[in-house]
Amino acid sequence: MGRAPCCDKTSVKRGPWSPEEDELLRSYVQNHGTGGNWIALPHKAGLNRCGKSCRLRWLNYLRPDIKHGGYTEQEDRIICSLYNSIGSRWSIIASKLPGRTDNDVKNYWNTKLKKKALAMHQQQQQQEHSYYSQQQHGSGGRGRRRGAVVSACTPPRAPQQSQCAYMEPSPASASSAVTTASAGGDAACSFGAMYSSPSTMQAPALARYDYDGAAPLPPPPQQQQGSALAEFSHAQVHGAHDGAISGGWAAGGLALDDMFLPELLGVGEFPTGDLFGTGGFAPLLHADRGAPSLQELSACYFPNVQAEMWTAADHVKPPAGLCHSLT
DNA sequence: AATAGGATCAACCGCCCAACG
DNA sequence: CCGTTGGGCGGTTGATCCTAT
Repeated sequence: MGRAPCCDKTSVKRGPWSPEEDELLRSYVQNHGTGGNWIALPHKAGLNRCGKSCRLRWLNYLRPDIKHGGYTEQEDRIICSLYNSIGSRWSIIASKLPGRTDNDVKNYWNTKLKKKALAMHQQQQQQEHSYYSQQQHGSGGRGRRRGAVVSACTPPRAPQQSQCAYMEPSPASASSAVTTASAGGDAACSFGAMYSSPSTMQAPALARYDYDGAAPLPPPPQQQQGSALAEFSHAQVHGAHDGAISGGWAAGGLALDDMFLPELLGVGEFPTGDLFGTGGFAPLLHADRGAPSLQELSACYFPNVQAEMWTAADHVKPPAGLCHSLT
């Protein structure tokens, strides 16, 4: 037996709201609040509408602080970065954008941003393909794929993983497991990476990891113009033995530029400003001691989830001063 | 001017989950 | 512990607008 519907759909009005209905709902909520009961609200407000419909109308349209359209570049970045990290959890994404609703963000992604991202992804793939095939021919073509681009979000290992979100959150983190950003996933990955930080907007590729341990290739010419940030070789990723921790960030390809995960996981925030500039990762990545491993970085930002991400033997403590300099 | 096809977005649907009795 | 209820969420639909032919 299914659930009883929240209201009798045959007797309530459906479809677009009239200005009169809007006014009734607006004035009632402003004067009385929702009373914590949307189901009873329409009757009290004199509306012949389903309670859920009233709630939706208020939240998505009538609320006083709602913004419609006119998305800024900054908002695009936030949406793409978060979609890249957590998938289509629009309510969470919208909560990071004041005045935006989940419905609005969802529509914006589905109708505009996804296409934009897809186009960028294809363009990026073309560039990568032409660059690396050139390199292979030039160097004798050892035939081993290497220098996978993190921002392309398709890891060379862990084929069983989803295309975009590779990380299982800790129980203390977001309410449910991070799910695949399937449709448009690659696009989101690409776009998320490309929009990862203000300093790299003109120069897409952020970091490359080299999983076969060979010396990484230099970045393509176009990328050299920008902040070529870090090249994580296999050796630097402790414990990333051929997908042994494929569910973890390193093998799975967590985008380092994800500036929102810490906050979502409730363990604080990344430093504000340019993550890859002087205030961000850059000094660490180029410090004398060598680049910190992903695991070391994670130990700073995700101390509580480390145990779940790596095997006990791999558990590392961050180098002295690293966490402090990050936070 | 008429029409078709695409784009946009408000609204609905159905499911999940927490609260409560 | 279990069933019921309402709130919240993401996916989908359909009406309307826009643009190209």
